[in-house]
Amino acid sequence: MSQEIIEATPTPRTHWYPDREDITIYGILAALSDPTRLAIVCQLAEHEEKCPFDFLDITSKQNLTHHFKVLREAGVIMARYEGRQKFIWLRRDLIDDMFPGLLDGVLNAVEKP
Amino acid sequence: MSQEIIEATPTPRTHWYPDREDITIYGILAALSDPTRLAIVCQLAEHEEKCPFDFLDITSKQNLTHHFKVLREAGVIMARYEGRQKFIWLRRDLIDDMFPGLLDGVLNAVEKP
DNA sequence: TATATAGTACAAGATGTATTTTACTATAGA
DNA sequence: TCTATAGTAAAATACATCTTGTACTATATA
Repeated sequence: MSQEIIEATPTPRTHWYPDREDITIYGILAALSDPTRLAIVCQLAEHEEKCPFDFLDITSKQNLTHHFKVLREAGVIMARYEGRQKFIWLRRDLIDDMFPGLLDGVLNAVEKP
Repeated sequence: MSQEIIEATPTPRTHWYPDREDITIYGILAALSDPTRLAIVCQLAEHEEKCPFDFLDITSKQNLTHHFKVLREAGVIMARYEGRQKFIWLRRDLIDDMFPGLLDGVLNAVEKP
């Protein structure tokens, strides 16, 4: 029986996102309650899109991967890939639609440096 | 040597509260990110004062004690004792002063039943 | 004084989280 | 094709959290 040779094509990087009904205010508040993640969200609120690279002054890249996952699964951010880089942005429309005033309430309350 | 008889007087129930500089937005968001606690806070926002007894439909009294402790140590609530009962209220002034718009932002975003 | 009641304290168990370490994948460019 | 780079995956550690069970304290009232 001959062995089939398969040309290994790289799997595209994709992400899983929560269904709308699985996004809760509890999950969002929990996601925002960590200093590292709230810092990320504050920056995202001012910059449209950012790369993980931009946050390396905050923590390690492995830890960033973890925190991006928490934010993504809570419904707070989305991401896309472009070449080697990843671009992340806030799901402002969704959050404002589901929980009006929440994001602005939190962002305004954060002490500006 | 004669044994001294001491009349045991009950110790008054008191609570410890965080210093103002130890109250953080992270702690408050974490405190609000639990369904049981957010339900408690929503009720407190509408009722000036409430007793633990009023929340027994939500969870057990031991668990209430735990959640009140989390809320208190985060700077979200205060409590006083009157007879056998305890009265709890929201630290609205403090929170609004330290994190303007935060509490209203969260409370407005919560789905009303 | 005895009893019931509102609430507390503590420990156990199960689960979740933040971080680091190590090793890996996918892409770009020489 | 080789190498460097941006980011991922998984495991391990350490620690925090939510809940329940059991036993307790403080107060009110009969």
